[in-house]
Amino acid sequence: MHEIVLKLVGVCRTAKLLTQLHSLTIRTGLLYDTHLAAKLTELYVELLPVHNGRKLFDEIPHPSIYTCNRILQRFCGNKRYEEVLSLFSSTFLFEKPDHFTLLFVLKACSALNALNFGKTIHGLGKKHGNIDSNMFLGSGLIDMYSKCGNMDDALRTFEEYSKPDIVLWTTLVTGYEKNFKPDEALAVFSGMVMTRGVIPDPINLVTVVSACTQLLNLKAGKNIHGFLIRKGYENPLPLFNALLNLYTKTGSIEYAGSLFRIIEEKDVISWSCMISCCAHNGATDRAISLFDEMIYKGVEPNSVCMISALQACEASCNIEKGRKIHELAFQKGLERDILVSTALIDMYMSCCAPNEAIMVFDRMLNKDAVSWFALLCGCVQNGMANKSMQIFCDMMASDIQPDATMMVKILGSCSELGVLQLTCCLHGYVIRGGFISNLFIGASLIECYAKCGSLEEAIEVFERLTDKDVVIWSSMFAGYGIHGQARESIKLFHRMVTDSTVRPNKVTFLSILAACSHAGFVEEGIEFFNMMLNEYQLMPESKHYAIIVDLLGRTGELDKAMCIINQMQSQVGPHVWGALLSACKIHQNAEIGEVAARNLLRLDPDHAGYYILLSNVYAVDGKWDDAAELRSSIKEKELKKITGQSVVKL
DNA sequence: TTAACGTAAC
Repeated sequence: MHEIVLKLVGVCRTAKLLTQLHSLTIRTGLLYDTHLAAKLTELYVELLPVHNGRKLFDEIPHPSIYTCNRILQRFCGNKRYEEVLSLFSSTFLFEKPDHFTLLFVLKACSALNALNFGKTIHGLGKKHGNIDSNMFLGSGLIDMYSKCGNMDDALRTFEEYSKPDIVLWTTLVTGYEKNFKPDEALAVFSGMVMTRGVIPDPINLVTVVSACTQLLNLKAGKNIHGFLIRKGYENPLPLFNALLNLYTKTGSIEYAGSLFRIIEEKDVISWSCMISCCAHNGATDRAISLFDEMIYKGVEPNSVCMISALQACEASCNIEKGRKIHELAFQKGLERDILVSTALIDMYMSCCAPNEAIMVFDRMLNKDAVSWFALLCGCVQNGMANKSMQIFCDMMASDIQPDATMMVKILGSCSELGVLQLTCCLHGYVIRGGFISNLFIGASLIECYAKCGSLEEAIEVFERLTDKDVVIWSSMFAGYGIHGQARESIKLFHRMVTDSTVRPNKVTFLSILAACSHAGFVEEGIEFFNMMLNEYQLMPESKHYAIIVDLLGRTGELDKAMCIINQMQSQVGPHVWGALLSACKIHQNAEIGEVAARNLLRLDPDHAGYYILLSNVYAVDGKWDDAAELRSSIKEKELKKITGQSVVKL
């Protein structure tokens, strides 16, 4: 009977048969056989991951260490780490564990981040035997310390071994790499090769290449590439993939391409890396054709691969292909992956199809902060300020806490909407969320209040901020500028220069110049422009010139404005010519006006506003024929002037 | 019975 049951247990592969065998052993009293009970327990752990194999294990009268180890090993394999620790604690309280036992328990400690438990195991190992001679235990210990973020103890453990093997070295290098200490990882590796003369193997090099990738150290990676070619390792696919990843992250599309070509048996990771490399380095069409080629060759795409292909569609605004990949992801059941869905949202949003993005979002079963952020940013990007505000509220209602970046985005939408109450509300969130001293958010709040019409609130936010940086000061200058208070803006500028160590930058001067322009402070504006050039040695950009031209234009100094434009070292942008053209209209100078208009139309031939400005110049100068001709060419081109709008809710 | 490695979203 015993023999038969044991044989049946040996071939048992279903949970149903297992429970039948179990009751049989109970009825016949065979469960008291240690060997049989151990076999049954192992089967329980293997076949019924949710079943508590412990219960049966506890019924075994005298389990051997071997049986215990087998159970621990199976628990580890099923990621039931807490049960590993609990089984160990109850069984080995008085028993002496062997090296195998400790190894499985260490694995559980690593996974559970149980540093103190791990330290106890370390002590136990030392007490019970000579762990120094056991490399397996050594790598387990180093791995445990590394995964718990304790590299000091990892190194100390490593140093207890006088002749570490390649695995031990790799474990230490990996520890540094995984703890974001790539410099140390490379230092250990170099010590291993140069001082100790250990020859690296492909697995070791994978970690080293990962460290190079963290450092974006292309040169070291290329050396490893050369080394492995000289060595002629067999099938180092993971290493090839790691190198591909390095080339991808460093934007070395040429190296990636030539490596990719020589990989004989590419797996989905190799394809994903190459697709991602092309998608992020301007070769979007190639990325998409690589994806098609991969599908054609029968390689099963995973979510990572889908995401890379979707990014290629996003970068090239290829919505048609994006939709096809969406369909494929749906068929493969990959749309359920939160990362794929988020990539789909990004893709549709970048392709100006916010409604399709919203549909993807609505279908998502689980939404995390990133997916909400993608949706919110996309709506902002597509000019849907109202919708983005609604999304923000829905997100808060779903108990997702916004982070600082998200707050900056939503404040941007809010300032576009110009609704003061909303700004006050968001200000409340900023305070409750503990973001009040965040300078990025502070600058957004100042801008937001200023644009919503409440300069007082903007000033209050400004004054409360300690450690104001140049952005905060500049935001406040701009705030005054929006409200036409150039005098205050200038006063504040002098306060910044005298009371703080903050040095103005180009944006600072842009804000000040805009304030001067808005209030018609011609002399002061020109003074600041000169200060920027001479005192701070900042090279003005096209935007600064546009304001200066505008200011000179107001006083009718068109020749001087023209002269400044001719001396510009940076490229003359449309705003500069636009400012000149407006001035020409006011001062009825068709000659310079025409120069400005021709340049404008050269830069942006489809801008209806420029045609209208030019026709106005002709009209005030009495050149009615020219004006009429221009107006009809606008009609021919079917250009429409977009009417300017600005809203402030009171 | 036992140890080390690779890809993705903001």
